[in-house]
Amino acid sequence: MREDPEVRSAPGCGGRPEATDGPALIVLCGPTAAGKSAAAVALAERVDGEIVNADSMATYIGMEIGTAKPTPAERRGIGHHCYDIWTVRQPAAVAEYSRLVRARSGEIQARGRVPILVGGSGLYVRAIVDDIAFPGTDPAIRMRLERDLAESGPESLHARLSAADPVAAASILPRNGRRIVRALEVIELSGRPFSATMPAYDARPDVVQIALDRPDLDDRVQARVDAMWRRGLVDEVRMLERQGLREGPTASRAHGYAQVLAMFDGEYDAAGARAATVRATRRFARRQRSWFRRDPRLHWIDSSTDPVPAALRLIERPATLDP
RNA sequence: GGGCAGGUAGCUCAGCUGGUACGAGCGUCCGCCUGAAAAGCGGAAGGUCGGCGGUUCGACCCCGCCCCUGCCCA
Repeated sequence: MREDPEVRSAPGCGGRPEATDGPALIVLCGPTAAGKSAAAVALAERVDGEIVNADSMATYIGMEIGTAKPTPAERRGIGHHCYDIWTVRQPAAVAEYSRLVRARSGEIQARGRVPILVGGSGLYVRAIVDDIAFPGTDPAIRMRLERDLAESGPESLHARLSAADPVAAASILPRNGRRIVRALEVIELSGRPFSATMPAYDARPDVVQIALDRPDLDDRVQARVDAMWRRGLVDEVRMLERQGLREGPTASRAHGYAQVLAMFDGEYDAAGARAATVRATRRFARRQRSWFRRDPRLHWIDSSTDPVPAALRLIERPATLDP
């Protein structure tokens, strides 16, 4: 579990003596449509920060409208990093993401600025804030296991897992094919049990983690999806389809994109696709909440009103006296 | 005014030729989560089966009246 301190220090404490006593990393997370991106830019302007993406889908080149990726105008000249790192055909990979973000955060810190990690992908945030060593992956093994899964079903693979690694099998439900495959892959790859579990929520004095949420989120989701359609989401999907969106295992499942593709296939009419997108997004927001709620280190701010003042108070808290 | 179809979970609908609603999908709520995480998975709550009366040991399912919705005829 212990990692080499070098790794740990990457996002946390790069080259910032305590002359300024601000945090080495600020996290801005929370459910979708809570207003993270705008707040992040405003915050960056106040604390001399640069923004680092923690949204798994905004990592895709060309997925602009449907991911609500900040436009050049919205970025207001603030540095935005790690946004367009994969093509839609490529699967996303937390481990690679983590390496990239850690490197980029270090650079930002070396420039004397604060990286502000912004996004709603819980695992991605944790991959940066905490030490998580992701075991490797192997496309060939993965493909074979996927085939086995398709042919014999999750229960059968789960039985195999029980034999190879009873502990892992006990913590993975028999019908969760995805996780069973991954466990078997890691075991085969490493020759050791897949004992991976999420790390504890260890204190990070050098990191301030803020979560934004607001009570009218469902309405905002509806409004946001409507706006996306008005701005041309359908055309964006059509264009990405030509670039191989359908072959991308990750990107093709993004909210909005998946539903528009289904519409192209005749499964929905326009209204149906839009309604389905709203449903999927709301459901997602709830899963995000339940993920982030567990982390006791987060400071929650209601973003129905400007969250920046409260955020600044949290960030400047160590400097008790001077305004 | 007459005829037909229908009124069952928040929504859309199954179901029972009378014996405790197996209900399903969607929605809602709660939870899990180590290389696809906007993914993947688990659990829960919700119904006086339109109303009233009748037949019956017993009715959501039979009979009568009424109300509501849609369609058709006038």
